[in-house]
Amino acid sequence: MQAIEEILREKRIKVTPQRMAVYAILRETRKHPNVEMIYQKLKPSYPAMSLATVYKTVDVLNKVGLLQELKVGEGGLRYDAIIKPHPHVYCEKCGKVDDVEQFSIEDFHNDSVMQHVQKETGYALSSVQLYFYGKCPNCSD
Amino acid sequence: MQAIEEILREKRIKVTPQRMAVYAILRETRKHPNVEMIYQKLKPSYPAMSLATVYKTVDVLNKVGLLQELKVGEGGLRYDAIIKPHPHVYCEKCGKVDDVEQFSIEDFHNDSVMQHVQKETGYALSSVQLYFYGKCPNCSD
DNA sequence: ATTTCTGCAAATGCTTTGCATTGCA
DNA sequence: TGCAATGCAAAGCATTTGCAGAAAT
Repeated sequence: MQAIEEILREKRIKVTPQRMAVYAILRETRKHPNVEMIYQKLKPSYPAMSLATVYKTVDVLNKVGLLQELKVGEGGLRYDAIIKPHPHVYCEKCGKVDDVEQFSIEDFHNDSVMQHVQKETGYALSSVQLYFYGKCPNCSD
Repeated sequence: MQAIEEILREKRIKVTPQRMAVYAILRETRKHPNVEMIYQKLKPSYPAMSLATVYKTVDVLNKVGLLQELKVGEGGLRYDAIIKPHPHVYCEKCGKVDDVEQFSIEDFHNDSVMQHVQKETGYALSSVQLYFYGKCPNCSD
């Protein structure tokens, strides 16, 4: 796997401590944080970092393909450094977002379903997102 | 099928012209409009209707189960009066949202997948959303 | 007659923007 | 050194809220 620095340099995007820090956080967690959560986690080690920079950074990393945006839950987009397509579950009570690992969305991303949908709709498809909604174990009483 | 009036009355929610109008628009279209689009479509016949009322109305109708919210695209949530679970395609260029009718998300909503995910994650699941992203026929050149 | 809803305007809150300064390359 | 990125504060917008008047039950 290619190092993040190389990927950025290839695209003529500067490697900064802030960008590395945001990416590092997303690599370490499975919590799918939103911008605010990333910002809070960054604060202790980067007291000067601004929220605007986090917004700009996730945007850059997303466009470069180093992470994916999840349109799930309240409180803005959630971010995931695992870019391989996979389903997510959202807890409607506590707001937690978890991965669904067992069955891969590759089952959709593959020929059968994608081509099927592509043929039906006429769309040139590029990606899929599968979201499950419910209550997590802690919130189900 | 139960009339919308009955459903609202059952829940002690008042039947108003505004609510009927918003619901009627969503029944007539397959465009999955957002609040602003609904508002614009309503304006000619209801010049006094306020945007805030549209926001409140879709919220009520959604909670009562008369429509579903789609978290797709820019420009806020999109609304669909067809509440049977089915996948959607989003055009990343023009913002259009279409239904995917051929294969039903029922394929997921059914025992096999839902129970599978439920067992894996421990979540008590209530719904699913499947979104495809790409370019619509008009935007694919 | 009550109670809820509507419409307006103000308030909120998330996200973006502009720009001077800083810091990669 | 030159160009891009950061940080701050201000601006922008979509959404929500509060409340007086209107409408539904």
